[in-house]
Amino acid sequence: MTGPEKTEARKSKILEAATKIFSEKGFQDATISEIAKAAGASDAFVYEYFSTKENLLFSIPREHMQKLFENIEFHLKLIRGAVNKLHATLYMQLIYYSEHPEFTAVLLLILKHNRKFINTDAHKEIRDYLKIVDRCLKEGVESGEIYADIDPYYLRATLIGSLEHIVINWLLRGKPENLMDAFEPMFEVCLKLIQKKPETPNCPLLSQKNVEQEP
Amino acid sequence: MTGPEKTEARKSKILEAATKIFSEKGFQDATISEIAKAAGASDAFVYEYFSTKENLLFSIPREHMQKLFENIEFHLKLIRGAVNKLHATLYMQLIYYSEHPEFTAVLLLILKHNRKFINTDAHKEIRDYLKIVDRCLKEGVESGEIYADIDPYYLRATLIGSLEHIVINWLLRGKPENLMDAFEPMFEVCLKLIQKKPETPNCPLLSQKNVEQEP
DNA sequence: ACTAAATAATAAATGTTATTCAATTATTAT
DNA sequence: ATAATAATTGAATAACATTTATTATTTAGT
Repeated sequence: MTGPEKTEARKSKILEAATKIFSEKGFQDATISEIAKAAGASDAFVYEYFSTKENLLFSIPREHMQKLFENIEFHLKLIRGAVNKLHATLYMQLIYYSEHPEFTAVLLLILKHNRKFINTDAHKEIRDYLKIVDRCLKEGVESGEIYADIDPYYLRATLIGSLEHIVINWLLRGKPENLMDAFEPMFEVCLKLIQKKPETPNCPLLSQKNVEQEP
Repeated sequence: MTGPEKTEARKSKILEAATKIFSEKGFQDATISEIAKAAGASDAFVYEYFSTKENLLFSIPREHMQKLFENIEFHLKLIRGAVNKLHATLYMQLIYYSEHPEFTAVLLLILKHNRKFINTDAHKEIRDYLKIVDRCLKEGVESGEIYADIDPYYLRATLIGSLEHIVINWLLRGKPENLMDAFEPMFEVCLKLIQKKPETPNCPLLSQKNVEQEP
């Protein structure tokens, strides 16, 4: 392994060690010494690549999100229908989470609620992912597959909010069962929410708001 | 103000200062000195009431959650119908969040994703609140108001997940609009999700699963 | 192959901040 | 008023992120 390659490998190794230790102990209780040791480097060497402990934390998602993003974009080209695309997108997201639980813990338990991180370049990849969901919803509304009478912002909030809530609970409970078991029931709930019933001319209640709610 | 009263008042003052400063800077960047100064006390005095900085953080929600819990329990006695009760419960939660944005930031941005906090006594009050939601859902399923064919866990995950997602986004975007503006559209989405359509004997599609999804 | 420059790597030094402790002031009870 | 107790704090300690100065290693020119 030559110079720059070795360097890249070492950098990756630090990022991996950081992911593992941050996910286990949280940002607070993880120390640079511990991470450096796990990566086989000295404390000071960590600072060659990452200006601060926080910058090290913020550097974790980039590569993951890019990989997930590209993977989803590739598969979506092969899928017809907005609801099917949405299904595939959320499924791939959940698969990725379930296969990378340490990264997921860092992302959902530490980063996603961090104001500083949100205003970082590194957060761009996460917004790119959300744009895919928005695109699917838009396509579905235009094609008539998905309800048009709800602000798409609330649709997306419900989809992403439910999914992340379930993943976060899974993480906090110590990942007892296979995360993928939750996917179909959850997506079924979401379908109820977003998907128009097929046209039924003799049954007008189906295609309009029809439920009165006493005040 | 006599001894023990003064003490309680000072303790509250520290908690308030901590809430404010934690919500502004995050746990990381807030210092005990800063909190002590804001509360008009010395650094060492903070440790009279709170054993560690983390314990101070964990002590913030108790009183808030108790107040919210009692308030909801009181009002629910006056309301008939599971969906109405759910509406009122989520509404009161959102009102509380919107009226106590600093506490809400501490709760939703710092505490809710903290493994140590989850295993703390202080977290009990939060579980009590969730039990109210569960009770409403159960009542609704039993009375036929709410779909019985979905695991209630996913219903609750969707309700709470959506609501918190919206509140977290509101916090992270700097609380630009009135949070309550989001409530009715959000609850409408949730109703689509949970509420059975009224019985329509001549329209069997309404009361059963009827949507085929191509594979 | 040899050396100068550049780069990689680290040990030790520094500064900040949570936490503890010993000392001081205020309050209460007798 | 005085002893006893509680409240309060300034100063000491320790852990840890970050910097600096120094040493080892690689690279490129001859």
